[in-house]
Amino acid sequence: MKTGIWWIRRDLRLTDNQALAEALRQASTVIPVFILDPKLWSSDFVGPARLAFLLDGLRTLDASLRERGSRLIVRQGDPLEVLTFLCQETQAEDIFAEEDYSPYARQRDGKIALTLPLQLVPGVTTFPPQMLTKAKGEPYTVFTPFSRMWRSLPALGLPLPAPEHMPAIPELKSLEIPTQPQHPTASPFKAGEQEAQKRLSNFANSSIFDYAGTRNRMDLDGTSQLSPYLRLGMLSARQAVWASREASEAAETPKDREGAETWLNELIWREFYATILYYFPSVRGTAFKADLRDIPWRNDSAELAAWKAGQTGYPVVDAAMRQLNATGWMHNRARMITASFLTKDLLIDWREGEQFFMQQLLDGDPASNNGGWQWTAGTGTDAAPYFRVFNPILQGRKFDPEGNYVRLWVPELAKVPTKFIHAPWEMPLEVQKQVGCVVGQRYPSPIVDHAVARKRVLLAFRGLAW
DNA sequence: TGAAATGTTGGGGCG
DNA sequence: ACGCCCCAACATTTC
Repeated sequence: MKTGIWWIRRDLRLTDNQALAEALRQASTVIPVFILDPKLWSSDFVGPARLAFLLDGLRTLDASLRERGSRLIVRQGDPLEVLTFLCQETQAEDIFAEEDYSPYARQRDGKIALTLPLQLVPGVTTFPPQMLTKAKGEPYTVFTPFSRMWRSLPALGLPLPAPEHMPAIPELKSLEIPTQPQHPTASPFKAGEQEAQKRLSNFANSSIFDYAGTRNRMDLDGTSQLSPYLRLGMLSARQAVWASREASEAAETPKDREGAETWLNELIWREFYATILYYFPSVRGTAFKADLRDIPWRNDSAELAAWKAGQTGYPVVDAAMRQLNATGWMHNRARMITASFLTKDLLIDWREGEQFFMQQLLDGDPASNNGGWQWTAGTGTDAAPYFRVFNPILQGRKFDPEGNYVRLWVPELAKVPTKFIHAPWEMPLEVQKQVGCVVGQRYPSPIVDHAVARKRVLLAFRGLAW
């Protein structure tokens, strides 16, 4: 009669949970434990939105466990201390957890494994980073060959079903899951595994087939919006990959198939960045490209504040930042546009953007977020070249053609004619008055002139890059 | 998963 | 009819 601890970190689910399955295989009593680690959940990289999403997720998980005869034990503190105490308290002989590859997690788990019986099981990614290398164990640093290798790997195992029953657990103290003050705007993301599964099957049965054509349209719901669930493991990477495979097989037209394959490609980007962070943990603080470590950032604090608040005077940028602040999520195309604007137009260090996104995003993941920021800044692996500067006006016209995305998130521009929606300062003054939006009063004038800013950033990068 | 600058081509207006 | 110019449309180069 062995007792084991199922230590839950970013795997808030009962389906396809390899750590839970391993615990149930080896132990007759399995105690589900979540530890609120202040180093993670009270840090500068987490804001109230993701914390609230986590706490809601814990509540949902606890409810699912109770339906199966168990419950969730929540404790707070340093994981090593908490687990040491718990092992003594419960006589647990093993701790089972899903391996997390972020630098902090690896250091934490390494230390714990020195004194406690910690068994790590894969699951954050479909394949562990050690499998995702070149023949000689060298990591890939370019996406395309990485994805080719990824697609050539042996078939993934099938996702595991949730256990029908969980063993009862002994009387144990558990922290009452704190209630976060309500997030300012009702977040469209309901926490929990059930919601994630519902969204996944909806997506994989219909809009995945239009994904290739609509995924960049900020005014449409063309993306899966599953990232928050993947972030906390309310959905496993393997479940997502299987859904894309099944959709690809069910595809009736080349277009449908392309949609499913394009979405799978995005999942492979996630694995790529997880692997990059595993092999190059220094990217969390430093440019991957050594020759781009001395960019003369301007770091103007007023401009940074305007960017954060969605008050730059560029409608697409402002819509995106306000969407982020209100919902904890931002459309992927908008992430690229806002990141390009911060790093290129404002010449503000990508680390400022990385940190703000980590604070605000429900899906804020150290690997993907860092990868995305370094990609845009041009400092990362397989990154966009430094001279690739997004034009926020053209991007708006292309990917929000009617301006509906702007109108939704920047209501003061709601009545601006489509012709001017992405460059409202070009409206004749009479029109500005007519639509109740005088630029410089109700809505800010652009804080930089894009054409001027573009020349400035090219000058700043020149000489640094090759 | 860019955009601007520069180059080329060809149709049409016009003397 | 012919040559010249203009410029839109597209292609290529450059950042």
